Amino acid sequence: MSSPTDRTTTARAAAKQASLARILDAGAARMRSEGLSGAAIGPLMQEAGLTHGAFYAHFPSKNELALAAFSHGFSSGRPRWLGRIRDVSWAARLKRLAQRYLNQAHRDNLPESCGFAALASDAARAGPQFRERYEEELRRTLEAIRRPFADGDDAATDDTIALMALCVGGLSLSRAVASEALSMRILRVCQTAAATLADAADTQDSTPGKSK
Amino acid sequence: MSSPTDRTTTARAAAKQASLARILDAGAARMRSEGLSGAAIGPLMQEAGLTHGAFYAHFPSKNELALAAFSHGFSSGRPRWLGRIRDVSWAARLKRLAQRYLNQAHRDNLPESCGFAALASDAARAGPQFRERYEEELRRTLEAIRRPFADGDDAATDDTIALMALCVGGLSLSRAVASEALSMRILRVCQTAAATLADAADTQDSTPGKSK
DNA sequence: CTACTCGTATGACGATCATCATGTCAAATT
DNA sequence: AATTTGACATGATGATCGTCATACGAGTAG
Repeated sequence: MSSPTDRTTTARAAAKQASLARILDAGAARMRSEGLSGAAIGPLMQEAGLTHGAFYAHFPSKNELALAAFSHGFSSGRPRWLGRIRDVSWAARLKRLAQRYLNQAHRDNLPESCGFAALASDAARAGPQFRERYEEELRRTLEAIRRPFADGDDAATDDTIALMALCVGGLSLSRAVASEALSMRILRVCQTAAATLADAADTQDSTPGKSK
Repeated sequence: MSSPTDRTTTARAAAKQASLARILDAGAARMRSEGLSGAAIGPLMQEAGLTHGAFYAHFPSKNELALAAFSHGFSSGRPRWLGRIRDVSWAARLKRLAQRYLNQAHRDNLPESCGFAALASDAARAGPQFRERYEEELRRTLEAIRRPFADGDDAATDDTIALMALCVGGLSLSRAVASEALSMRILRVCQTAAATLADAADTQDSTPGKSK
């Protein structure tokens, strides 16, 4: 380590960073579509344009990749999901997020979909390290949804938790089912339920100042 | 193949049936706690008191076991979950089911827990065969919840779908998270949300109107 | 120009897996 | 009593996996 500042200036460091980015992209996508242990290092590195041996120049173990790729998926996906805030009320924001989440396009795009839903069962079976990372990203998402509308409001956080549970469960069920008809029905019904929860949250909110 | 009727009367057939039952029990439990492909045949058969080779006297492949064990888990678990009907109203029934589902005991008992939640991510990645089985069991559960209260009612089925999505999502999130505090909060919040949905369903069933 | 650094490629290791061929022995049939 | 059946055990096969030792080669520093 000659100088810590030129890490991004040298050609070699830039090449390694590009490789790392490809590994993270491939890892995040494959783990969401094939599971934490279902995504193997060999095919993953091949997708990244490298061979399996090069993996250990970037991560000491597969578990470390799982942690990094999971967070990487949210770092790149969260801004796309939340978008710029232009909703007029708290209830409207919750409804809009449910619409963005519970639809056919998101359901069918497993590699780029929400990691909370795609890796929920895997996280339940994973070690405490991964679950801590899962919780960290979940808390960040809850904050990102709630903060612009109700900073530090516990009731609004509860609203968001319920909405996310409904969305994660609805998306998971719609994916687990075989027939297109039932799958679409699940998505539609959960959207309606999300609207019901959002309206109920609006009337119950102890701090109604920010909404409307 | 002398007589097809005495298959259950002979000592050998009874022994095989007992072995099959142990394999199904072990398979259903291990697949819920370790995943569809995470549960290996070797350890599974050892838990059933047999060796790995004996497996193929009962199932032609591991996939066939997955189908049978998944259904087996519901055949033995559904009566325990639904219990005898003694609720006075549709909303009360939905709330009671949410209470039975969204609690610490169910969360921590992964091997005997609800297969919909434990295998949701796995089903999304599985082939159409397993997803068809998943859908079949889901439809049976929806029917078993709804039928005693609203036979053939589409609105009641929608209520049940939304409740199950909320329950599956809430339980999955509570398992995927590291800290006990957040996990319990998720369960509590989702119980409250389930009650909100149940009340909204009650007012919607008898009197049309409100929001959609 | 020389020596060193280090990301990557190659190949191998042991472990684990699903699957199957073969042997064995008790129960069932004749 | 003799024969057949079939559930189960044993062991092997080939595939796949994570991990690592080693070697190469381009970039960097002196």
